[in-house]
Amino acid sequence: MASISPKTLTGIELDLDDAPARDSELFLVDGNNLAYRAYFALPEELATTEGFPTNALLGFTNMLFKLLADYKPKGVAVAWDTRPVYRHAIAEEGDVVYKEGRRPMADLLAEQFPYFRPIVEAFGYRNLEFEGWEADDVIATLATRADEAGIKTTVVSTDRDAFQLVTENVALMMTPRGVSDVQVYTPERVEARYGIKPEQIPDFIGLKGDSSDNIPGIPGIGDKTAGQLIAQYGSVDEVIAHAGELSPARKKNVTEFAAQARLSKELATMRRDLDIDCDPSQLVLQPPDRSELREMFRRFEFRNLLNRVDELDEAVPARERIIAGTGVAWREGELPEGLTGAVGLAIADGRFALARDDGVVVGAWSDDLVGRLRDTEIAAHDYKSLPRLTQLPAEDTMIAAYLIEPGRPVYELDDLAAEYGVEALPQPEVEEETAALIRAAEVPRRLAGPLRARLAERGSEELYDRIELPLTAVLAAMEDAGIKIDTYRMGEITARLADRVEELESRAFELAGEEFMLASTQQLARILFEKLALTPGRKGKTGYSTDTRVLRSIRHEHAIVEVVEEWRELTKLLNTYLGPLPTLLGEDGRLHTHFNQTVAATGRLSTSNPNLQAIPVRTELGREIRSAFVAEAGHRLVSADYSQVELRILAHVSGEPKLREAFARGEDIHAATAAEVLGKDQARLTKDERNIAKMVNFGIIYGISAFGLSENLEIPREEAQQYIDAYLARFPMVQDFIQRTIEQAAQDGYVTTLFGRRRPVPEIRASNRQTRALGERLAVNSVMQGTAADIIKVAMVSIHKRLREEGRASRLVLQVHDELLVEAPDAEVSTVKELVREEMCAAYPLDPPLAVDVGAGDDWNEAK
DNA sequence: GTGGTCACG
DNA sequence: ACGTACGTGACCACG
Repeated sequence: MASISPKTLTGIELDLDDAPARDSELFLVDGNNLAYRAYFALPEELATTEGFPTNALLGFTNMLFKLLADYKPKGVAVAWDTRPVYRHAIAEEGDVVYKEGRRPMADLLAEQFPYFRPIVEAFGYRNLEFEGWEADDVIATLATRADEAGIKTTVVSTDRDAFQLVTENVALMMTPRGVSDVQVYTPERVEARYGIKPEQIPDFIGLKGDSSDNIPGIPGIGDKTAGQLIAQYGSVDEVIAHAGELSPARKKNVTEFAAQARLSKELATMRRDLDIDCDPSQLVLQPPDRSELREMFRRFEFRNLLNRVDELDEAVPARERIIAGTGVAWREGELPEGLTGAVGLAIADGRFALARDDGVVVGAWSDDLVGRLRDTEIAAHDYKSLPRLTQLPAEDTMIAAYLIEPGRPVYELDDLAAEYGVEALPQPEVEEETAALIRAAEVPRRLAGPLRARLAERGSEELYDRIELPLTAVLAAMEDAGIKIDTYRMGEITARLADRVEELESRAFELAGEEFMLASTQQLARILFEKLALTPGRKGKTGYSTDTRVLRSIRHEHAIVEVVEEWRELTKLLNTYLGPLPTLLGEDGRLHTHFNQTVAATGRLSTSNPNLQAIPVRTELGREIRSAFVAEAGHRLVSADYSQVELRILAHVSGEPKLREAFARGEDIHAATAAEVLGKDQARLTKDERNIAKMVNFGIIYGISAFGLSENLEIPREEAQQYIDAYLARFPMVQDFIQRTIEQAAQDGYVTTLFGRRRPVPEIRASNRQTRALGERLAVNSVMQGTAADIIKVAMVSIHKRLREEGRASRLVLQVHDELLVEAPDAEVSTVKELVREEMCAAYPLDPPLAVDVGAGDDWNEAK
């Protein structure tokens, strides 16, 4: 539905602000039109955690919300077509042509269609349906009646027919881009844009036609000519009558297609006289109970809207909200002695709030109160952020919410409370800080049950109770332990690198013939590809890429390239690690990284401030930095890492015997893969051949694509495809597994790990091919990456437990996805090495079995 | 705030 | 005719 740019007609930008809509008492919305508009304006991946698509519902709801919040009308009515929603499929067959319908309704929209009307009702708006009539005719009739009754009205539609409804009393609101910004037309604005009056719109369309409505018009007459002709002669009939005054070619067309033009005008004329029983002045909003709307927003996970429901009260005051159990009784007091049973707990700014059935107690917190909580089951939001307690959390609503919806950016307690309808308002009211503390204790107490119920429904309750909750305490202990840094060694390296970086900078400026910002990719690209005319590689959004691969490929062309490469490596290490690390040390001289348990959608942990999971290891210099991570005097670091854990998981879940046997024989898996695929003896493989197999193996884990493999191996895509085909032919059960996983994910909208961790993959149902392909890769990868994450978490919990039970001083200090680092007193090193290996291998009875490499040393580098 | 780059698995 | 390997966090320049 290409709209005409105002510029092309008038040469000036029309101001189509929404002021004319502001005094409207009534809004008449074309429901089908808005639903379609919303569907095509928003990405199809928008879906609930259950995988139910919501893009059209969200766009539609946003518009309805905006109408009420921004314009505060007395009434809103949404008109619907009464033909079956699948009529578009019929239209394809050709004998009947309906509005809008050129293709069948997309499946994802059809799924959402039953919910538009209930949403309208939840707002307190009216749905209008009159058997046998389409929405636009209903709207035309009601707009006409409203006009006659002097009711200020705004029609909401993107259908250009609707321009003819515009009068002094009736404005037209259009949504040219998506559904967010609006343009509002008055008679003057219609005239300014088209040069004609609203009532001449049918004549205008009669001449020019409207392809989106299957109205033919007259060939060769477009927007501009139609506007001029109607402005000059007034109507289709008058244009035909004066055809003789037109240019010969135009005259011929107008004469020849006169009948078609008259018919087109009729098609474009809305029916304004339907015999329907509806008085616009009766379409008044009733003061609604907003709980229905909240329920709807929760159901479709419209979090932003949910948080903004109160804004609607400014337009139409809601009936007083009486939600059972909302008010929370509370008092100031001491932390009770001899506490037992379940409590909600929050601690902040030196104060605690403790929530029980009989209300909340707020008081001053000090660490010596820990003992009083000893026998209680604690429900908290982000237990790890509390001062250290002695027991495991019984409930952690942040973790539970993460397991239900792992893709979410943050897990704000207030958001969850609103979504699950367990909002807690302290009675009587208090200042916000205290109220927040009370909510932070009471909401987890109330929220834990519903969250747990959902986890149980999904088969994720064991994951929660047996792995994630105990892990919370393990991670807390690891954060407290921290890792020792050899600051002298760090300082040495820093000084050396800083000198070298200065040298490299001068050298680079010399070779470039000018000074520039080496860190600016734009400036560097200008120097390399314009000034020095080196061979440019790939292009990004802002210009030529200067990444590692591009630099490597032009290394031989100019001496400056190697200088830049070394400068990049050094400044990266300097800026990211060597510089900031000393400032991040705790009072104990150790580095206490933060372990994030609710960030990675696959179930992995992440670390931050600093990100110890990205400490260098692949270059000599990186390993040097790693060697500054040391054990306390009299201790050693024990490093244990899973060997090829993701490929072993692949072998297990696919059941592929060739992979399982290769692992069982203890073979080098990349070499074994190469030998199998190439039909060669392992001993006779070249390095390249093994490397190709290694990259193919990575590719399988990532959800392989010929393009990705070809990029990585820097080979043609056809060749990459051949490797993939050969691999899948040799490992047919892997191929089956990939296919099964994708089909299951498309059906369910999510994938599940061996331990019941669920990841929604709404992308897999997108109609966009690229998005869908991404969904397929996510589905396959998440099974393996997620299961690997589950396994090492199990191992962490059991290692921590055993170290405690056996009374050892050794402690876990770091996790790096497939590696664990333990700091052990010298006397415990050999025992702990075996203990760690045992627990890591026993975490899950995989077939092939899990394998672990263990080492010990004075520093991290040596331990590996 | 975004994109480019690069550290890790 | 397109643009893609999976998952993170951190830094820098730039608008």
